[in-house]
Amino acid sequence: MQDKRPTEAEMAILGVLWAQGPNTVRAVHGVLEPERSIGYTTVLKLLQIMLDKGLVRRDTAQRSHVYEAAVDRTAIQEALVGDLTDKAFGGSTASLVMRALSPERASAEEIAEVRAWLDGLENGGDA
Amino acid sequence: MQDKRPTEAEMAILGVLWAQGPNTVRAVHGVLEPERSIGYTTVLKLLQIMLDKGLVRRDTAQRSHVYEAAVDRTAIQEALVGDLTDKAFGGSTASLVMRALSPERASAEEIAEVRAWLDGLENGGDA
DNA sequence: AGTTGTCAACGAAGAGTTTCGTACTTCGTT
DNA sequence: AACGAAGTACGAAACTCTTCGTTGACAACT
Repeated sequence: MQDKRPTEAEMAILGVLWAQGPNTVRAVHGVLEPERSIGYTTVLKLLQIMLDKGLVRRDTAQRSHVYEAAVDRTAIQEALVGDLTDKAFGGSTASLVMRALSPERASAEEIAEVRAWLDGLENGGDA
Repeated sequence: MQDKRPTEAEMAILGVLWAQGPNTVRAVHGVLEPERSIGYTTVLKLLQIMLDKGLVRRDTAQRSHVYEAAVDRTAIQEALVGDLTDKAFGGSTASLVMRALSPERASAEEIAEVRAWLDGLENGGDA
């Protein structure tokens, strides 16, 4: 099973799979190598470990196995944000958000985006 | 020097030092032990490592050394949030914030708090 | 002076992460 | 059939993080 909370390298791979959908090892490596200079077998090994942990699934029908993310992006993001909230912000989500949105870190556009989203929340009411 | 980004155990200790000010090893251990059941020498060792990394300072005038945080809480929080933004949200602060504030994670009070803070930002204008 | 308690220092073990090299397999080309 | 390219599997090394046991110093008390 998977205990949530992918490591840093695992997140990089999940990022590719979430963005591009199912991919072969070679394709994932192709995306990661330029920005991270990582070996092909390293990516392969990581994917095998992630398979073990249940973070990815794979289709071995072809010689080149095709991997796809087996965890929900939103769920992982929530777990990671929750973690950081507890570890560094005493459990206060509001503190974390204010720190994230401090004008040194966030652009005016991003702040406006959040603002608009909050307005939508109020009206829509959510599910 | 320090390369920013304390580990999990280090953050727990920094949390104590930030909240309570300078403290002896025994005092830090006293706070942490109940919630984390950690040995005294473990805390000591951690503090020594953190001293090496420049995360804390210490006063050795007395037999019981007194440690204090040597890094700014806000700066660390920003570094950690920035990290998570890059690793899990494709660099989009707005995405992170929306995930953090999703009504499943954040209370209505926290959302209201952020909203009020955003209103203040708009008027105050900031630097 | 001897005993007991408190403390810092050190070393080392165990777990988890990341990284590849090497070996073996499979397929297509010659 | 032999060769080379492309793949997977495996094992192990190097790191980091966390944890604690042990040792030796110092102090306080009797």
